[in-house]
Amino acid sequence: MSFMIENTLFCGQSFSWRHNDDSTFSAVLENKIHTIKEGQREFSPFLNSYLDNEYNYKDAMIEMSKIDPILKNAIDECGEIHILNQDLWETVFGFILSQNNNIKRIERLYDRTARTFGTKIKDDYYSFPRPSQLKGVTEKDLRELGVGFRASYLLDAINRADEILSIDGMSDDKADKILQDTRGIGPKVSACIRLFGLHNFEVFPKDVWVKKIMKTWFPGKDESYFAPYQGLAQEYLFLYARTHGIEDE
DNA sequence: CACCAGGCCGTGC
DNA sequence: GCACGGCATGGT
Repeated sequence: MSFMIENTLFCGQSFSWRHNDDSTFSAVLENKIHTIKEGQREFSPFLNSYLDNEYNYKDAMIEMSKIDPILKNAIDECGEIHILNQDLWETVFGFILSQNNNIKRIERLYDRTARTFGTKIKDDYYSFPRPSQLKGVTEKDLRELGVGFRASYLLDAINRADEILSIDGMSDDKADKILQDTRGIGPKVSACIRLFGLHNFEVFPKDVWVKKIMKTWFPGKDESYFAPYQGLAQEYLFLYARTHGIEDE
């Protein structure tokens, strides 16, 4: 089973990628435009690291398939999906935007943030702004992007950016505490940041979908059932449920 | 018109 | 500690 790039880039862990007309995918990462397509095997050193190609996902899929038959179904259907190595700051901002929101609108707000405060790379490709580029931004500026009540949360994250970015390398507990000290970051957003921004694989974000999944498909169980692959399991179940529905068997 | 979206905050008990 | 309503915006 080969690496499924589209499933990996568009399963809700990243808001940076767009579909192009020629069925390739593009994103601005580290001030450069990156374009890849399904089936591609050779990548730049940066993308190899970003796509987490060194980790043995095939073994993880085999081990996870032994844990539970429903999880095995999800893996068989979704194929090999990776947990990206994303920039921590971009993950923080993206998942603050995510609360009580839908993925289409999160992507649009994320893109609008880059166009408004980021650096133009070429044509309509903009890098996502670093915290230093957001210094001096007001709550009103943020509201004009359309982020709504999340504006004050984003402002707090911008003001605390140095401390937030210092969580890289800390224990998961300490990272969680510092993150949840930020306004607008609760248990779920913190979990997403630790899984997708810090690559802590044993974190299991519980959004409305995953809560429903656990209740209907895994009654009486919690995330420890999927150990030590909680994070990956969560991605599979999330993607599977969203493409497939939850109510059917 | 309602209700929902990768939730969190403040209040009240 | 848990339950509840409010919150900006856009889609169905």
